[in-house]
Amino acid sequence: MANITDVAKLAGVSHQTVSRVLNDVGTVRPETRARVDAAIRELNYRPSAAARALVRGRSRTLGLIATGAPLYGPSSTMLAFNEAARAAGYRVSMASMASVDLGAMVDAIDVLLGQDVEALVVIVADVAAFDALAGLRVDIPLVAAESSGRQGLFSVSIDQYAGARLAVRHLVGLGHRRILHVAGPRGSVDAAERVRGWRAELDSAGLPGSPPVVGTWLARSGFEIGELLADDGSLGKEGATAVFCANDQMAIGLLHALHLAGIRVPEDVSVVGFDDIPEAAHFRPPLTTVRQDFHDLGSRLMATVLAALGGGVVENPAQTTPGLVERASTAPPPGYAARSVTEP
Amino acid sequence: MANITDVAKLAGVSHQTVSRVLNDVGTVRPETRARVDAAIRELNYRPSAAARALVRGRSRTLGLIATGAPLYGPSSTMLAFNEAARAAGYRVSMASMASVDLGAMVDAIDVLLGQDVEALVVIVADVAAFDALAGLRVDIPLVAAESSGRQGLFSVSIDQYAGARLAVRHLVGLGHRRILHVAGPRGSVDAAERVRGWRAELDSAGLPGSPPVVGTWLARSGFEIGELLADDGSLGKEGATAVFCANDQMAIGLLHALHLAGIRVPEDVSVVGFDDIPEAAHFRPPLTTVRQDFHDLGSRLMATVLAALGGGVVENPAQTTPGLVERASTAPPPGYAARSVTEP
DNA sequence: GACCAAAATGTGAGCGATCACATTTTGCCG
DNA sequence: CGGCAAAATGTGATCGCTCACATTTTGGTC
Repeated sequence: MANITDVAKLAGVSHQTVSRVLNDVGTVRPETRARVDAAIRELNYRPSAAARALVRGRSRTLGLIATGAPLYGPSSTMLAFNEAARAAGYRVSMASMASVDLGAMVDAIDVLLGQDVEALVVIVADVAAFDALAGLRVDIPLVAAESSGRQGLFSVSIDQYAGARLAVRHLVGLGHRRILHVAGPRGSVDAAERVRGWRAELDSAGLPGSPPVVGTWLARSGFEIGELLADDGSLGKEGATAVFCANDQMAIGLLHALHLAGIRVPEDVSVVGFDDIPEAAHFRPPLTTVRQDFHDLGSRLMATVLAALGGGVVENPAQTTPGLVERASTAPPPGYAARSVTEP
Repeated sequence: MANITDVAKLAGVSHQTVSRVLNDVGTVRPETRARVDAAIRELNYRPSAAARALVRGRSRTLGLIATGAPLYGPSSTMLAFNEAARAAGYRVSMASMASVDLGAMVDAIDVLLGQDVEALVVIVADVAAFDALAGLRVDIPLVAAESSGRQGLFSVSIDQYAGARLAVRHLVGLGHRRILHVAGPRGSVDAAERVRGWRAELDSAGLPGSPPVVGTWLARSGFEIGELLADDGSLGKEGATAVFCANDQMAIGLLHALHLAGIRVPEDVSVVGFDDIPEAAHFRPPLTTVRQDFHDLGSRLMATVLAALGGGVVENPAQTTPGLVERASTAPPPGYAARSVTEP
């Protein structure tokens, strides 16, 4: 590989002049610059990022921590963030892991930290991630896509709590009075926020709650929970008339189980999801859900990284509110329309 | 940030001894090692990756190029590859982009190349990626997840062609004689392979082909194509009795459209997907599809990178064959069972 | 206890860039 | 055409580490 001296020699200038051309600083006569450019092209020269990072003391690299299965939300956020980072002149070094246990997390963060990353970005907020980070002495900014408002952490989020309230309020507005929740896994900050929002909305409507059923985010788990609920009579007559699922994947699993159990959606039971994955509009029935703008989240993550790096004040938390998308999976509970007419 | 000299000073040894401890080479007395370790911990010292890369001449970093929407297959492969890379002691620098135009691709590759990556890994094989790479003088190994057998490129793949034949053979075996194909977008190497497999299987069964309908991989596009096909009479009586979709997402869109058009699946039309995303088992009806092991693909990508880097001979192409997963979306064509009984 | 190989540790150069500063050229003016 | 500031270019140190090699300790033997 050619280095800056080779280029300088070929162009008949000093290495410093080459550096000036590379970084576009100082004054270089046009014809000199042309000679240097030609030499660069001829040698297929690229400045060494390592040497630059060493002397500049900054790597222009960000560490991205992603956990769990390849779900739509995290993946979208990751891609959007990556693009935003590149646009801002930063590289992104990724550390993903299937499991979210503390050991794997510590390892992954260690690798990133050993890489001179200037900031760490956590995409899937899991308490294990924060535990791991708390155990390490990290002296670079930490930016997370989460909404619980932790200490010493820049966070950017879509308001999961508000989104959950929106979903439940929609069901309440339709007349549902017993609304179950299929939650995301323990440890997930977002899942916890959605549970909190569901509870809060039930409370404010004076409706009874019951413990959320915990799932894994995956369709299979929604299916199994659906079988269970249909089987033990929690749903349908005498049971709940609506289910708020913490994500769309679990909702499709639930829909499947309800169909097999002969429970009609939305006639017997209404179902609401969360995320609005691209497939949600094509579920049977099309799923009412809470839309999150993951692309925007990714961009805002990067903006926050820049602000944190710049040492500027970052308005925290920077949150946006998701919106409800009404589709065919929700309707008034059985017999409700009649009742609302007879007693206005 | 502390450097190696600070550690040496605190431990009362030379910087070289610290280096020996860090890299676990040479001989260091246990008590000396302990003093050094203590100093490292006290100063929260981490060796500078930049300095190491500079002096060693290798960055231990791989460049990952991912394009397009956050689909299940690419995301899974990416995560699996990332984990495998970290396990092998490599870091992964990611460059993703929403669009696959040549300009964006060239930019992205340029950024990675400027980062001393030791190899380039292309996850979503798109011709634009290869065009961009061809235009650049890249002198590091190039590993792609694709199966077309290009020159000067290490490739690892799941045999898309074989998978497509499997899907179509299944339909043919059920008795279908007119089988449409909803293909992935132009430019996608995998999509092209699936088209090729579909054609080949039709040919070998002596069945008539028709041009594939081109989609975008997304559910919405499957839905629109489904509306079109249902509307123009391509499906159902007098039309085709089966559709092979190039991925599961388009299949769910298609199922939705067929349902709205009053076409029953599998009674009137059979549908086969590709990928076996976790939701496919919970479509209505559950989708017959071709399962790909993306986790394995990711691991094999990394194995190939290591082989390429080691200069060793890499058996090329390293392919695995996907498997068919039969579910309720496929059945014999209308009236077929009767016919097969009357004329055995 | 002198000797000596093996073990342990130290010294200085150099990776490839940037930075701070020194030096040479250039162009303009009187 | 000499003088002189501005423009253009060059020189050497430095970032933090590893490498090659030099030097000092150590422990066992006669």
